[in-house]
Amino acid sequence: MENKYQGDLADIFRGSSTGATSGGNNTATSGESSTTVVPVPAADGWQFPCHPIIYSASGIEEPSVQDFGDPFSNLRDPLFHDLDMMSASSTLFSSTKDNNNNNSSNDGTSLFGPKIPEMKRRATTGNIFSSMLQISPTTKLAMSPCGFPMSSCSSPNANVIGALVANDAIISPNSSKTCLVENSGLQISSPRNTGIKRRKSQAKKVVCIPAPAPANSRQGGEVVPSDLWAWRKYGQKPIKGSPHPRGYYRCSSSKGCSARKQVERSRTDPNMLVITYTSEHNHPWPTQRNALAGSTRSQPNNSKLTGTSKNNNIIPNNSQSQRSPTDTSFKENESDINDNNTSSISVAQVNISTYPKVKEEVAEEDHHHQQLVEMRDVKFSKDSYLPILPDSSNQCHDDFFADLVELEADPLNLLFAKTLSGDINEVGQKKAIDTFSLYDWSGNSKKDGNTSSNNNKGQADT
DNA sequence: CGGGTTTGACCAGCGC
DNA sequence: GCGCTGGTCAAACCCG
Repeated sequence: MENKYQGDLADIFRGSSTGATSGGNNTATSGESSTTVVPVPAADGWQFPCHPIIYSASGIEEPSVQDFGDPFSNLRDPLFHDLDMMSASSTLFSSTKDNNNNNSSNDGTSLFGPKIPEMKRRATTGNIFSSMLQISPTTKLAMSPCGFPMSSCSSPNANVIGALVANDAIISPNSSKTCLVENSGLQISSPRNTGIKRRKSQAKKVVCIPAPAPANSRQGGEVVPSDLWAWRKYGQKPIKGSPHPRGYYRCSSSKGCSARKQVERSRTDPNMLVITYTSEHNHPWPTQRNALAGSTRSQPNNSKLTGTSKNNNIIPNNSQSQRSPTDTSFKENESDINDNNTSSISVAQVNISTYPKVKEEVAEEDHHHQQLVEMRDVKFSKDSYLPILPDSSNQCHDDFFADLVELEADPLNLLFAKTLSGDINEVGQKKAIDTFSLYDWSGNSKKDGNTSSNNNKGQADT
């Protein structure tokens, strides 16, 4: 079966990219690089906003087998398509007038390069988005006025959202400005890899997301949002200059998989998690996370982790009535929702100023190619952050997801199938809810509904 | 028992 | 060349 989704955060962000924040987007692009801020709920309850959906300039992309090994592969085509959204509302485009752009009046600062006109050409919405950014591994950072490294801020007046730096990635949910940042010499470890020097150029993708409240995280660690891969923690180190240790994870879905990720809290904003993906998965998505090796460990202290456990799923208050009784993926979480209704964080309560920024950093051996990778056309309603799929999506995935139907036990498949094949208007919200449940913050790659055992394990040295 | 996490040690890249 | 730093290993331990 073909599948293009890698299941990592990037995919999730790609799929969820929208946002809707009514407020307009917050995307900054400079030349070949860009950063995008994705609106999400507040840190305490943030969940991956929606399902992984691949869009391309021509609509939804067909997954391809070869993409299994390239988590970033599907970041390319959607570039212009996705930029449509952000151009509509982004003030960053102001300098590049476009026919369709009618709300990009701002301070006149534009961070976008020559591609913007094309990007804006199809601007039709004012919603939000996520994006990936390919960043040069050697580009030096400059410090932005807000204290963050920035090399791409074309102007101090750049209308961006605030930034927060962790590893070179910048996002700032709270700041009023965001600065484009390029990576200052990515150093990716490829340990004991005879062919590739450690900390040398290697594909790297940095995802910044709101983190659960520090109080909810395990000591010295992070409450890592689970994605569709199974990750095994293999190390943790304190990082100089950061009060928060960095956790090292590798993919445990497949023995030979070299995919890794690093998770740490931002040193500048503990409410943000910086997840750095390196290497690639060399295998398809696990059909069942539950079946993943070692992914079933439960979290004994789940009940204590009000804000970060599985109950931390963001369920819009008004969404439950919209769920379908036949929605199995919902049912899996229904009890939790009921039991924790009062503690569930309503999207409406979410501080929409909290945005994750997603960057993709790709280091190339001989040249540094920076480009905005993509933004998604999935839109969130202003009030609920629930995805509103573009019309083109309504008709495209029956075939693609037909194969998934066979995997009945896979809630993910159910989720996707339901999400992309049905009447979005009618079930869009409940599907989004299911997705929230799927990307369990506390799961840390654990089985759905479970939370990381780290939460009840203290860390002696941190 | 098989999978996870924890944590000290080891190793290599990088800057001086 | 040396020291610092970051990334990984691997033994010990935990958990279901």
